[in-house]
Amino acid sequence: MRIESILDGLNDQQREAVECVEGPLLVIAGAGSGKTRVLTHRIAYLIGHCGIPPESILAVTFTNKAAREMRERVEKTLGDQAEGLWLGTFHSTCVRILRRDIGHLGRSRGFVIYDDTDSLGVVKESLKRLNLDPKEYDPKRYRWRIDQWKNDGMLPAKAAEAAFDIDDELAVDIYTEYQKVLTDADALDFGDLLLLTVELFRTHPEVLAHYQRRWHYVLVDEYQDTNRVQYELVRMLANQHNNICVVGDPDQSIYAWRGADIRNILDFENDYEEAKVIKLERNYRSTQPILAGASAVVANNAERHEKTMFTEREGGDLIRFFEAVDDREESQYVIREILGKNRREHRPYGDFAILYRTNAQSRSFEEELLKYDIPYTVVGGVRFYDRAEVKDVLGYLRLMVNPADDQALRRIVNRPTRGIGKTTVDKSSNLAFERGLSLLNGLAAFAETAPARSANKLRDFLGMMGRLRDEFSARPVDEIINEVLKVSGYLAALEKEGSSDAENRIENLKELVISAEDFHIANVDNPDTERSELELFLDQVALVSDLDSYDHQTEVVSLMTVHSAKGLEFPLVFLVGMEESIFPHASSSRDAAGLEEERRLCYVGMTRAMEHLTLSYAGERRRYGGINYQTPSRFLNEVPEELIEGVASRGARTRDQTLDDYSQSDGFDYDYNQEAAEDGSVQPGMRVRHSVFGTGVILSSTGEGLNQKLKIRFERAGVKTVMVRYANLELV
DNA sequence: GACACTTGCATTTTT
DNA sequence: TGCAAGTGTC
Repeated sequence: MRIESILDGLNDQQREAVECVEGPLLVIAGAGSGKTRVLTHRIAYLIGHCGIPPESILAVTFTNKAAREMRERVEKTLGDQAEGLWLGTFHSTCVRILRRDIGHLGRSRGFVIYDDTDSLGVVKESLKRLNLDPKEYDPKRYRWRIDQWKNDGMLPAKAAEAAFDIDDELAVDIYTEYQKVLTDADALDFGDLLLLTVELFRTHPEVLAHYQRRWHYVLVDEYQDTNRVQYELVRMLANQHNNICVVGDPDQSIYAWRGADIRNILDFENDYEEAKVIKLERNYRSTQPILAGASAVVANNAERHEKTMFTEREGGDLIRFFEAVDDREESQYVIREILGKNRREHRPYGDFAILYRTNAQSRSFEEELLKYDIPYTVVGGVRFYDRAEVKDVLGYLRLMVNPADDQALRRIVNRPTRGIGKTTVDKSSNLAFERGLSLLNGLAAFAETAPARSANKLRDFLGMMGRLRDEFSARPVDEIINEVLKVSGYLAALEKEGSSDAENRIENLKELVISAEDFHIANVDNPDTERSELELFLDQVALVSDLDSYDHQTEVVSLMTVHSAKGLEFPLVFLVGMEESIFPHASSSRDAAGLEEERRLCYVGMTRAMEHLTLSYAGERRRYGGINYQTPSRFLNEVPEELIEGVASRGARTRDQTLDDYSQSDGFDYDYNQEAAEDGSVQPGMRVRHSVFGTGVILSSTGEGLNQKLKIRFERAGVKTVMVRYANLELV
C-alpha cells in the first residue's frame, strides 16, 4: 500500500491526526470536518503503512451504521487486508467479550439481551416481588434510576454506598431485586452489557490482560457521548499500550440525559498524560452563513472547548427565518417551499430534511406532505424490530433459545389468544416464584393442578414450544420464523382478522422473514461453531436501531428529530418549531447545563445544512388539545442579524385560504400585496410596514422586482433583510 | 377470559 | 389532541 494514496486529499490537520500513531490523541472534530475520514484513513494507515496486524486494532462507535460505514470505507482502501480488524459498537463489542468470558462472573454465556420494554417488565416484576404497589412506586422512574447507576458503572452494592436518602435506598432495593430477576431469566439489559464487561475486567485482571495483549491500538468515535462505564472500558483497554485515539466534538454532546459525560472529552488531556490534541476546524459541509450562524449560537455556552470553525464555501444564501401565525401555516410554508424548489430548481426530494425537537411535531408535516403526494420517510419513532407483531415473533424465538426468558413468555403466551389469560399466568407466576422456577416451568407446574380446561390449553402450548425448540432450533432462521408463524396460529389469526391493519402486520412479518433470509445467506459463509444461527440472529436484532436501516434515498424527503440527524447532512434543511418551551424544551431549560445541551442540539441541527437553512417558528401552536401562544426561541436571537433573511407570515389570508386554492392554481401564489414593489418604487429611505416586524426604514436594496432584497431597520425588531417576494410590505 | 370503556399522560432514546 | 395502559363488565 502506497502511503500517498492513504494520505492523499487530507488537509494538514487531518493528515497529522492520521500519522500521529503512538500515544494518546484527542481529535476535536467540528461538524462536517471529516471526522470519519480521519478515523478510516488512520486505520488504513496503521494497517497499510505501519504494517500493524488488523487484529490488534479495536475501533468502537455508538451506532451500527457508523460501524458499517467505517468498515466499508476501510475495506474499500485495503480490501481483504483489513480482515481481523475489530470494528463495532460499544455494545456489540461487549457482547462478543461477554459471550466468551462472562463465565468468570458466574453467569451463563447463553444470555439473552433485554430491551427497554423487557427491562420495564423486570422492574414491575421486582416491585411485585418486593410487595410494592406500582401505582405508588412508578416503575419508569426506577428503571431510569437503575439505568443511571449502570451508566455510572455502579452495581447494587456500590449504589447502596452512594444512596443519599430513604427513597434512594428503596431504589437500591429495587435495583438489587431487578438484577436477581435478570439473572434468573439469564438476561442482560443494555446497561449490563457495558457494566458487566467493566466488572469482569475489574475482578479478573487476567481476562483484561488478554484483551490488552490483543489490542495495541484503540480508536473511539463520538467520544463526547461516552458515559462513565464506556470511559472506564476504554481506559482499561488502552492502559497497556496507551495508543488511544478518541475523536469527538464537545459542541455536539447531546446525550447527557442518557448518562453521557461531556467531561470525558473535556478532561482527556488531564486523564492521559502527554496527550496530543488536534483540532479539525475546517468545515467541508456548509456555506459560510450557515456555519457562522451555528457557531455564533453555540458560542453562548460557557462550558466549552474553544474552537473556531471556518469554511471555504464563501457566499451562499442567508439563513432564512420564517415566522408563521400558527403551526399549520408553518407546515404549509415548509412543504410549499419544498414543492417549489423541486419544481422550479429540480431539487430532488432527497435534498430536503425537516428537523424538529420532538417526534410529535412530525405529524403536521406528514399530513401536508401527504396532501401533495410528496414521498417522505420519518426516521425514528417505532423501530421495525419494536413493532408489536415483530416483537411477538421474536418472543417465540427468544423462548426457544432461552426457556428462562420470562419477559418473552409473558408477551407471547396468549398471543394469538389461546385461552391462557391473566389469571392463569398470575397463578403460574406465583407458583414459579415460590418454587424458584422459570415462568415456563411454573406454567407446567400449574398445569398439574389446574382445572382440565386450562390444563389442556397449557399442555398444548407447552407441547408446541417444546416441539419448536427440539426440532427447529438448529434450522435456518427464516425457516424457523415461518414455522413459528404457522404452528402458533399467529399468521392465521391475522389473516382471519382481515383488517388493513392486519394486512400491514402481515407485510411486516414478511419483511422480517426476508431479513432472516438475508441473515441466513450472510451467515452460511461464516459459521460460528459455538453459537447457533438463531442465537446470532437474536443478538443482532437486539442491537439494531431504526437509524441503522435509514438509507439516504434520493427521492424522499427526510423527517426526523435533531437527535436522529446527528452525523447526517442535507443540502436544504428546515429546522422547525423554534420556540421557547419546544426548543429549548421546557423540561430541559431549568438549569444551565440543560440549556447548554439544548443549545448544542440547536448547533447540531443547524450544521446539518449544506446550502440552505430555514428556521421557522409559529406564534400559536396546538399542543395537548389546547392552543398555546409561543414566543420565538432564544436561540434565534443568538444568530447574528447580518446572516438572517426574514420572511413574513402571510398572516390572516393564509388561514382563510384553503389548500385547494393552491392546488388549483399551480400551487404557488406569491403575488400578494406587492403593490409597493411592482413599479420598482421601493427605495432606501422609505418607510414601510411589515406584518410581523412592524414599521421601519429601508436601508438598502439589492436585486429587482420580486427578487429584490431589502435591508430594513425596524423600530421594534431591529435590522432585518427581507425579500420583496415574501414580505408583506406596505408603504407608510 | 375477551372486549369496550376510561383515565392519565405527553423530551430527546446511538444500544 | 391522541395514544396506551389499566379498569370494569359481560
